[in-house]
Amino acid sequence: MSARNGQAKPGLRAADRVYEEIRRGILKGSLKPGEKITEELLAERFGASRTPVRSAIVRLAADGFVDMTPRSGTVIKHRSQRDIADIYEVRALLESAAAGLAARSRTTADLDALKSLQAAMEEACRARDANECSGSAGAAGGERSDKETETPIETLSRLNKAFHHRILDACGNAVLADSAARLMDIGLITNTYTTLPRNDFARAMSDHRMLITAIEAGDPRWAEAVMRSHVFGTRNTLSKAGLPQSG
Amino acid sequence: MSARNGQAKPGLRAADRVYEEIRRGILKGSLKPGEKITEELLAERFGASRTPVRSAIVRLAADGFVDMTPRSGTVIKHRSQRDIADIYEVRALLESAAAGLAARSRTTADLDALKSLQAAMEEACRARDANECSGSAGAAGGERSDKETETPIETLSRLNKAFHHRILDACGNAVLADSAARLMDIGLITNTYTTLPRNDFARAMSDHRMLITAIEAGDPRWAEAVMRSHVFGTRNTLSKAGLPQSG
DNA sequence: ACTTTGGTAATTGTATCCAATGAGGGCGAA
DNA sequence: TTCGCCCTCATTGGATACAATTACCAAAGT
Repeated sequence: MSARNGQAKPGLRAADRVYEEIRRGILKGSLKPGEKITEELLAERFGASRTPVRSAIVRLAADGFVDMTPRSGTVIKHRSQRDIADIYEVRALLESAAAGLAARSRTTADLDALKSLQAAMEEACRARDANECSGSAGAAGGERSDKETETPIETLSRLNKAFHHRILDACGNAVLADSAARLMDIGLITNTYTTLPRNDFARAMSDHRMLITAIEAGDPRWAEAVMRSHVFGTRNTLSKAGLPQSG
Repeated sequence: MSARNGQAKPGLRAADRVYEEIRRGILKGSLKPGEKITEELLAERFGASRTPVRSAIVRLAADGFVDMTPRSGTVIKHRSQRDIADIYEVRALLESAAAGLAARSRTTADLDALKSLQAAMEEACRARDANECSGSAGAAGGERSDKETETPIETLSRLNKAFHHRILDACGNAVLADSAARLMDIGLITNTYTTLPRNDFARAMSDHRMLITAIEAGDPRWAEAVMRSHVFGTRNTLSKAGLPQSG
């Protein structure tokens, strides 16, 4: 364990790095709900000692990603179908309010950013549709080494997250933005979008375009309604697709 | 998520004890916003080593009570007037939704608990009014040793928190309840209620009674409206009273 | 065959030691 | 006198050693 990963980024704490790694593992699905994680194993895997690993786990527990039982151990938190439904209910509440506020106080910078993100997402959608027939590997070479090349789906997920975050930031209420952001991350744990049919993406893109229009028009009620519809639509899409957990 | 409602378990860990102590210190005001806390000092004060103190601080940072800057130190988080206003905005949103849901799915146990809490609060209000003329000490003996005897104001604050928590629990959406609970705790950092005039307490009591009536009647719209009015009214009361921080 | 009990092993929680880094003060030069 | 640089030091971050507790397994008795 004294083998310090020489390439640890300077200025960054090991605890932060470990936190991000575990978090991404949970979001990506490589750490599955119910799975038990032991500190020593993680420490060995990440080339650190147990101390930063413990710190990371405490933070993850506070963020609601894992369950820490006092002297028994830590497991990846299991979310029931009911929990997921509840999360989307609250997301609809918070994000629709944020969209309404954003429609009131939007700037041209906000709109430019949203349009740019939306354009990138539509491009990623097209790339995804193109790859749909030719298999799941990346377009160029299909290299799937550890040196993470992003799949179109991953790009889409990242841009979608950025899009929603941008609206939250534009709403002007940091507390509202933070509460909703927390739920977005938690809700995305089980969602890989991988198996969703093309229609669902098309609907989401349509929602996004209308959202931009409503915000640009400065119409809070409209923006609220579109966002609420969008969030519930997403919930329905994912529940149709069948979440990979028992519930 | 992680906002544990009260302490479910005795928690034999030193880290838990330290966490609760610091948390109470912040809520109580003995640790003031902007104040720097050092691990060694806290460790000495609580009779533990730095390790559990560090763990507690990490949790507090994740909960939004302190700001941890990488190699500089930890300070009690400072909340601006704007932050407080934002918090109440989101509380109004979430708690009114919870009240509406609670009106739909209330049980007799919920109603009994609410009525009981409300009765206790009215009693505490009377006790507070009685003490108002005779000084600030407790009614019996006026012992103010370290063995915390609760003042009527503290009783009121605790019962009020329990009242709101009971409605959140009754709403049936654990995610909604948790999101709102987190904001309740954070918002209470600066609020000691100590200086509020009798009228404001009377208004709050009136709100609570009407809330119970609306929930008992099973009228979601009414319950929502009352709760929204109650939260905004509280915000206004506290902003009138003048929060003790610069803003 | 099932249950209960005791022991062992594994894992968590805490303490202490060492390294690294940012902060503040002192000294020197303009 | 004031600005700037360097040095020391206080404090955080990480590693490791140690203690305590729990979970699992096996063996024996009913």
